[in-house]
Amino acid sequence: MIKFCIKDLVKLMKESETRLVAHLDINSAYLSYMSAYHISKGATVDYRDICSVVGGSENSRHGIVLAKSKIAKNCGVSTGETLYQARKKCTAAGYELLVVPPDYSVFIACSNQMVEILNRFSDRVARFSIDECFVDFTGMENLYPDIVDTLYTIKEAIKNEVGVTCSVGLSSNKLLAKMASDLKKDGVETLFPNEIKRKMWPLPVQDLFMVGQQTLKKLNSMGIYTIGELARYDLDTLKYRLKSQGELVWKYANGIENSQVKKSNFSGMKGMGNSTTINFDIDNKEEANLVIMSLCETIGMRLRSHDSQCNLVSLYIRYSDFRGISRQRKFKSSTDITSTIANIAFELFCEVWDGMPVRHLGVYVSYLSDSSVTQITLFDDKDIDKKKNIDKCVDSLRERFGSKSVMKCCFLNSGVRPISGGIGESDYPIMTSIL
DNA sequence: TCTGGGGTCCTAGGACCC
DNA sequence: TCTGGGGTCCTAGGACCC
Repeated sequence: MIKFCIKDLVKLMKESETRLVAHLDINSAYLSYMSAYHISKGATVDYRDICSVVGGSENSRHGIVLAKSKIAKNCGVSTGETLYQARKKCTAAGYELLVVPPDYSVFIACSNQMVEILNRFSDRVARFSIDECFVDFTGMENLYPDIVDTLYTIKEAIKNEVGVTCSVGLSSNKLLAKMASDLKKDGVETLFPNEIKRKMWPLPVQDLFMVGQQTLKKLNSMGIYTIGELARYDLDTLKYRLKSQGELVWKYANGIENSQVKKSNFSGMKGMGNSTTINFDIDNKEEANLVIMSLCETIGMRLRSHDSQCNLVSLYIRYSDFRGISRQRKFKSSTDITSTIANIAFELFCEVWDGMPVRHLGVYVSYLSDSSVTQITLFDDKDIDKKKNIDKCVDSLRERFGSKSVMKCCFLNSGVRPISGGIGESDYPIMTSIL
């Protein structure tokens, strides 16, 4: 068994040594994006230089920290905590906290700009999230004899054109490149296999990609505190205690990972969802139905814009006490009809709702397939073509006159937005935890 | 004045069939 | 009537990422 693992390891390392992959990560992305944007509009203060965070509106119950400045970080502010807590920490440290509201269209525009710049240097660019990209430079040694120098050039271009700084990592696979970019803020750092022992193994194990809170607890209970300790731990024991996650993090700790830098596109998508924290707690089915419909409007439009249909609808409810439950339903024939998806989601709601106040609702569709082929079953309703035509008509009106041009009349004076969520951008970056 | 939103994958248990 | 095991599909929930 051990023999096999070492053999495997050596083989994988040899394979990976021939590749050259960079990872770019925008420094405090949301804050940098908003700052660059406001400066371009004439603002005189740079949010990055003061005690500030990007965060949602507390009145509409979206009050958490999405990104923080260096000073805010030094006050102890962390991403994901409430603005209330963040403000308290900053006040205690003698600062007044500035809260900048997020603008997702700005984030998307900046992210697209970064991808455009990278495309000038390589034809293999993969957006990993709204602020991270992988670039494959394998086989381009003649074009870029000094790759580190090239990466500094790219950094400079991003700074000049987007107005933000980034950290860059370089290695022979995506995992190591990503770990490398974490090593030096606003710099270019390498982490090749022969540097793992020196640069990565001394780091705390929670710094490893895919080691979250739960995994950290288990690893700590086994006496593992650094990435090096994990790398040298017995694989069979890890597999037994942490199942597949154990094998994954052990491989990562040893720098083993060999996925390709692929352009993320819609065809690879497994599902899509839309969820919202409602401004008020919902205590009746009628209002729940409105929110579900507004969520499904976006999902339906996204499905149709990608000529896709779904075969499973799931509904997620978060109660005001933060309990979460979900129900899902698979059906015989796939659909992209907004009202059909919304009806199923509402049925699920009625089946599972226990009458307690609801804070958050989410709808997620999956088992996606190409909508050019539709399987009709005996039990399909007769109005299928009519419904498809209505959706088509509404889509084209919204495309021409804006998303607010057409809405269902039940939303009038309801206090619920007729379309909820979604960025309305066809090139929406796909975010995932999978390399 | 408490705690966002959008993804992917894994696991365990139950139903059902042979 | 009772018992067993294997395979597949479905479902709910959990873990991770940004």
